[in-house]
Amino acid sequence: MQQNYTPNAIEQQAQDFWEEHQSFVANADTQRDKYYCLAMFPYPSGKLHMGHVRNYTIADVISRYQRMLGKNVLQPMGWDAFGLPAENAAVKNNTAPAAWTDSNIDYMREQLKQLGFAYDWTKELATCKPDYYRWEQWFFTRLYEKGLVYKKMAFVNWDPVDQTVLANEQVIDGRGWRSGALVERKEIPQWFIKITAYADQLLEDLDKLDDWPEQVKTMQRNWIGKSEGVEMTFALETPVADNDNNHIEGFDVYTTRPDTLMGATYVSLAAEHPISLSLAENNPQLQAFIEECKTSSVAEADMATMEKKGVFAGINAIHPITGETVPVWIANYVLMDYGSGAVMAVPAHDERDFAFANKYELPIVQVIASNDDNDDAFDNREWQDWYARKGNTTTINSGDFDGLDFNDAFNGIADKLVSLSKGKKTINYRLRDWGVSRQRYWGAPIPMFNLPEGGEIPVPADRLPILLPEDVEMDGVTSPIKSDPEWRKDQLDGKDVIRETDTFDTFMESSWYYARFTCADYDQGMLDTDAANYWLPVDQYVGGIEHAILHLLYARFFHKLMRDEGLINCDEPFDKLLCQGMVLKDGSKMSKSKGNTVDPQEMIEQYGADTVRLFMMFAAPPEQSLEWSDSAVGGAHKFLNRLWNRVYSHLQETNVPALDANALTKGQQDLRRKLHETIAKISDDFGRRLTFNTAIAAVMELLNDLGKLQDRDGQGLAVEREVLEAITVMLSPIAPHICHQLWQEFGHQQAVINAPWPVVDKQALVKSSIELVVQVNGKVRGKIEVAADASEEAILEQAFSDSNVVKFIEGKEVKMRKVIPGKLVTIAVK
RNA sequence: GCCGGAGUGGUGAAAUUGGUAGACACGUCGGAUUCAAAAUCCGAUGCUAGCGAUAGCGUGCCGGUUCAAGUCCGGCCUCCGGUACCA
Repeated sequence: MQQNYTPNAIEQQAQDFWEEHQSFVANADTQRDKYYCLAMFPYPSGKLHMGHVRNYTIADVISRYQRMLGKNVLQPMGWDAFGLPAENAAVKNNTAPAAWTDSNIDYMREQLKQLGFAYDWTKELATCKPDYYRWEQWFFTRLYEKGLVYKKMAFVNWDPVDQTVLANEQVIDGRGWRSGALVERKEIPQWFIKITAYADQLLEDLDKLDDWPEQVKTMQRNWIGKSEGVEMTFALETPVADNDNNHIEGFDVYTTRPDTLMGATYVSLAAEHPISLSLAENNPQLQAFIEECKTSSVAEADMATMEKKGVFAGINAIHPITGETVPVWIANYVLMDYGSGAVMAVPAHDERDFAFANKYELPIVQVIASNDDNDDAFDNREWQDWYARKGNTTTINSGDFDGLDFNDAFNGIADKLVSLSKGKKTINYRLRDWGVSRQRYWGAPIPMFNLPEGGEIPVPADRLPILLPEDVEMDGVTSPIKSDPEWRKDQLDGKDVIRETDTFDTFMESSWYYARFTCADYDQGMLDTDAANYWLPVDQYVGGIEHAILHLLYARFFHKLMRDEGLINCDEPFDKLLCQGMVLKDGSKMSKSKGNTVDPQEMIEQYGADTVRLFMMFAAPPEQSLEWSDSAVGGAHKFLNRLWNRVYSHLQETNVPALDANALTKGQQDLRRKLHETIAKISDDFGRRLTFNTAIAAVMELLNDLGKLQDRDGQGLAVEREVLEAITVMLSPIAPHICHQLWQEFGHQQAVINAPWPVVDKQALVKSSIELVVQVNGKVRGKIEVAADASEEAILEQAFSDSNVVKFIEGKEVKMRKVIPGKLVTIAVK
């Protein structure tokens, strides 16, 4: 064995070994338990960043651990290759997105290989390749045929100077990022997939996901936002005529709080509501306001925080129960996309309505009161602090509905509306259908033909894929397939048709890649059902918490769509989910757009991959965000050096006897107990807790204890060998290269990746005495050493005779004494 | 705005089911080794008082439950993520 630890040479040798032996190629084998471990695949932005290293190391540790438990492990890797940054980079570097993306993939693939991840590279895929996106196009046409796809008008951010659609990210303080022009909302036709048809399934199946973080399930539940309420109609006092000269008699509103209906003192309509548009035709002031409402980005955060404004529409509506008139307002915070584009306003019990009512001097009527006389929220505070609440309240000022609690008021008013034929109970979702149209180039073309006589049909299966041309020039504004007048021209059955020039949202590709990995080369269909059903669901999915809602919800949705297409037979794609925290630098997410990334390459070169992996796992538990610091990496390297040196000096000993557990000194027994406690802890940390930082700390403690071993002769060396070999195996998922080498140095024929996981020797764990803490009034006042099988009386007697404990109980009345077995003795005095 | 998190020494963190707050590291200080340095090894290290034993204080802030609270409950503050076209 060489005396010095030389990471670069060792890592190359280990990687060559795995490559040569195809160690991580996984084949379906129904005789073996499978384990599919997946990390969210990267966007090929150029280089790996620390977030990638963290993500992929976590998944690799889990994969390698499960392999050592004997599972048939699949861990694939691929590229989420379509997306906006490639277009920007192509313009900047005067290249094409395809060429830029391919070269990034080549570079990043090498980086991943340098980090020694146990990937099955035979299953690599890139979503920008036709053999991937052709199946996505096919699947979309299938969804169309099933009625799950439709086209409708929807808003986008429009840059009026560049005459282009902008992503939310490209809108900065309400202005286009290049032109600086005020962004407008513009309505254009777009394709949608009916995720709302699966809202209930997506909600209910969350309950099956026992191994998902509670916070992610909560976020998804809230996002889906199922609510029970009432839909009702407000009639207009005077009907208005729409563009086609049809009379509009009224409008619908939805509320989850019908119990407050008697406090509705005005109603608000969206600027784009047909009534608003109709009234604006003869009202220049209204027209101007509607125009003003268009100058805002479509991002929800912008809409929700902008100043709430409105104008009186000049007409009244009729309250559906009282028959009284209420003024109709046009307000910028009511959105036509959501619900019916109209809301009732109850200013006494809604903060936003209250602010609006105050601003425009609209009436405020309190209709619920607290039953609790001491409840200052209702009785002592100002109006604006009166929030609607559902418990322990009584309706007031509500005519026939006075004196009711929430449920009775809800039902009473709902029933009344039904009897008047003016409303009904309804279930509503916050979730909206998934708009998949993008007016960009670098994405999968939407496989639809527009017909000259109007309407459209899906591209027939035998005409797929619709290829995206890769050799293009980007002007930075318009998609090359939109600016090329020829690309869109096509024929179907001898008739001219026009191809759709929009491309898919890139969330489409990332919604099913995990399934395609099971059969990446399959060319007879979207999925090879046998392979997919063997490997799915993914046993462990690992990725950033920033994907908690969108990506994970779309992937769950796609999974159910594929199930209903007969491609797979399980209900959910990801059995266990680990959401890693973000790697932050200077307090915010490391990202290319913020320019605060740290390139791991330099560290790999300086210290080797094992050090980088060890440091990332040691720095913080996986689910916590991690503030990057350049220091402390050296500490991880120092530890690997120490381990190497310890093994080296051990292997200089020529006479290491076989272990005889019955012939150990006290010190040797103590070390051996520590070893087996450590095996138990690390197995739990790797298998259940997924806390790699504490597993590493336990290995460090063990190595520290080994260094303190006094009786190093004879059986001492046997224990030392047992400890060092166990450390080598247990550390191998985290630092696989050095452990691969050390395992060979111990003289094993098999590689460490094929070594079995160490087993706890229960005999080694037995202790003769234990230390207990003695608390007086909750404060630690002493420590006592007692026999492991000591009786409660004996323990108490010893506790009461501890000299420091005596100082705190002398002359005082003992109110309580208690032994918490194995932990402490607690005494309360007065 | 709304939804979901986080906040513990100089720093990263640990405390798994309400039971010894600060394991394991980084850094700093002291020592050994060395001609010297690097590397390595050993020791100390929450704050305050004390030679020490020990005591008081201490987990973002205010309050509560409990023999016992970083952990549970109520109310705040700050920061982070998401907010449907960044991925």
